[in-house]
Amino acid sequence: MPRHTPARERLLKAARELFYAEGYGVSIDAVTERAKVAKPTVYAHFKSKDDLIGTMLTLACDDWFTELDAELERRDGDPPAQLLAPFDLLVADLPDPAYHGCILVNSAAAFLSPQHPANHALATHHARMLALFERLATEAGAAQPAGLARQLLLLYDGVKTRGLVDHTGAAAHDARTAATALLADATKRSS
Amino acid sequence: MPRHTPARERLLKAARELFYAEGYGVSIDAVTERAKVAKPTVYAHFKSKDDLIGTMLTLACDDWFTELDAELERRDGDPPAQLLAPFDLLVADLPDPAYHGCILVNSAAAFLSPQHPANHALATHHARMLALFERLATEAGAAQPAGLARQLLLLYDGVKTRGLVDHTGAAAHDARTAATALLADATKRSS
DNA sequence: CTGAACTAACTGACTAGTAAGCTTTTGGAG
DNA sequence: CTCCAAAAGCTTACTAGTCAGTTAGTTCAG
Repeated sequence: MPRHTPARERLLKAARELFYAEGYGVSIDAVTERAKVAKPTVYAHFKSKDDLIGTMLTLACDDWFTELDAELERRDGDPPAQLLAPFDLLVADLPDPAYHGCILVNSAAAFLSPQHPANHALATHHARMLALFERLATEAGAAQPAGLARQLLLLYDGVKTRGLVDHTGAAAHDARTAATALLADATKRSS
Repeated sequence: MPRHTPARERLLKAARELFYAEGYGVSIDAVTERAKVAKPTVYAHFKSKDDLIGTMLTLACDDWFTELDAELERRDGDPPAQLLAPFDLLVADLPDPAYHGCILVNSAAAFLSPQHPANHALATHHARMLALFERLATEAGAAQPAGLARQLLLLYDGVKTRGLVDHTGAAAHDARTAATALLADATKRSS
């Protein structure tokens, strides 16, 4: 099973675009057509459709953290601003009319079986976001960084759900406001 | 198209149970088998599978508000406690191992086309929850009830997403804690 | 007798995944 | 620079199953 080839990259890109835009009912044939790849090539690179989806989701998660890390770098030395970085990225994403929620959340909602790779991908994403929020909350001086992190994760997920039906981008602003208030509350009680 | 018959009720109940437990890939044949209803009867009552799903989602939303209204009644005269009622209901629901998120959110994530009834159902649910939160926030003395309502809605949606992968029920407690903090913050600035 | 539901079979389209054989690309050895 | 073999990908066709939705004729109760 080849690991890094142009066809594989094109498949993952097409899968991500199609599944994100039209949902997980999209057929493998549609993906191969978009990727300009022959169908047997799919099964030379991936064990199954679910395997392709799982791999694609892992990459999508990695891409998000690459983007987020770059933003954190820009706010180096300012932990409170860093805590808001994920919400600022969402503020930028949501107004796009092509925004259809989070590809990771949508996949977990579409594949309810706990064994499906989509559930593992979302659980991993949550764990990584929680760890990041907790580290930044500690650096920002929160009294209970773990608790604040879990609250921020709720806002983070909530934005993506409301982004499914509310295309004004207002949800991301609301989350930013709420995150600011929760952080202020957590640091106030800390001093 | 008959409107209220036993077969119709059984179909809606079976559809709700199956689509919630196994996702929207479940076939009409599986639904008819569970409902003990013949397949042509489905199309005597509903225009299509999507129509059945849309009708079922509307009923699910109504059922939630029936349950919620009863809880609000029990807390009559205590607006701050009433604001927390939705979160308390979620606290009770999430630890169930059969909890697989919110049937409305899951449907909207599975059917991304804006024309699909699932999107309309979720938008309606959000509008109703927002209106309720705003009324209770006003009665609880929040400075900006509309803003607080939108923040609480984010927590409400966030819980359901985290409930997809985290089966401990902790998410609902976190949301309750965050909602309490946001409410305190909003009423403090009001006085 | 009317309407609701039933049985059973069917259409037509779509689906994931596989098989067999041919063509292109690529990278190292002479 | 050239040649060659292996890897990667292609085309075409196929299996075997599933699915939404329909048709026609039957049963049964009020």
